[in-house]
Amino acid sequence: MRITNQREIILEELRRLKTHPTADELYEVVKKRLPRISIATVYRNLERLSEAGIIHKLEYGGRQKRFDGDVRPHSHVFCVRCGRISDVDTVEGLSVRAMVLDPKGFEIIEGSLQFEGICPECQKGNSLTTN
Amino acid sequence: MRITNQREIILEELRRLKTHPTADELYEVVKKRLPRISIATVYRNLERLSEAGIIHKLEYGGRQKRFDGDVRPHSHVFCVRCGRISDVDTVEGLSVRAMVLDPKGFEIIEGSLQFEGICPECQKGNSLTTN
DNA sequence: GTATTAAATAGTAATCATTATCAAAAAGGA
DNA sequence: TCCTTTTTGATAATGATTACTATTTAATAC
Ligand SMILES: [Mn+2]
Ligand SMILES: [Mn+2]
Ligand SMILES: [Zn+2]
Ligand SMILES: [Zn+2]
Repeated sequence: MRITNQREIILEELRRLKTHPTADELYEVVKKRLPRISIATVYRNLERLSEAGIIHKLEYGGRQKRFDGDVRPHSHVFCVRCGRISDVDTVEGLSVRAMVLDPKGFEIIEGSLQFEGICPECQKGNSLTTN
Repeated sequence: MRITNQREIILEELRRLKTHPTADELYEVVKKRLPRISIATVYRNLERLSEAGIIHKLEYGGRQKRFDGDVRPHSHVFCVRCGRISDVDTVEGLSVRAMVLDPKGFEIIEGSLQFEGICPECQKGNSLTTN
């Protein structure tokens, strides 16, 4: 995978943000540094980078995908009101894989804890988007 | 919520299927009993029923939503190749909620274990759909 | 049983996030 | 510099879901 200016800045900005942005949220941020970049380039690179395991694609909540520049194993909580995602600190050293009794023939690649809740913003009643 | 014929049969067929069908998969099944039903009715009722907590909406994998007539707490594994979802048996009596150290201000509604893997069909190389 | 009215349906159009396409530009050698 | 491959920007196409609306149905009152 070539190192293009666009790719580098997309990755840099994603890693800087701790918000798990959607493609278009990240596009708005990247556009400040690369005003001529195309939204398609953002989508394309997020896809390429996640295939390569350099970033993570988060597919909770059914509408827009979100992205995470932090690929270390960790858990997320998803806001059912607005779709925001936050990291959640969980007890150390738990093996989710080891909790499986019967994988029903699936070859399990990975396991994680997942949470749903209401984010601080939405608790205040600022449910701007409906996911 | 009124009990209409369509609503009743949609729920009945969803509960019968153990496959966590998509809206259109369920539509094909329901159509055998109600040949004049509209796909919009299936979508509408799946939405209503899941809002009411009578069924569960599963939003893994970023593409089509899947639905589960079994609302008892249990874990799922999602096939990264084809999108199929299966129940997974996990160790009894684990409180996922209790594993949270810092919810980062979120009011947590529920937690679950989630797995990704390759389903038996896709292991045989029959990856019909690409999720 | 018939009338009333609120809710649900069928059929279809609209939405919108994402993916595909393709000519032009850039990267990375030879 | 020249050549080949990859990437980009712009835009069209896709596809799952949601919105719309005239018509029908369910539930209730009479
Ligand atoms: Mn994260
Ligand atoms: Mn299930
Ligand atoms: Zn929120
Ligand atoms: Zn599969």
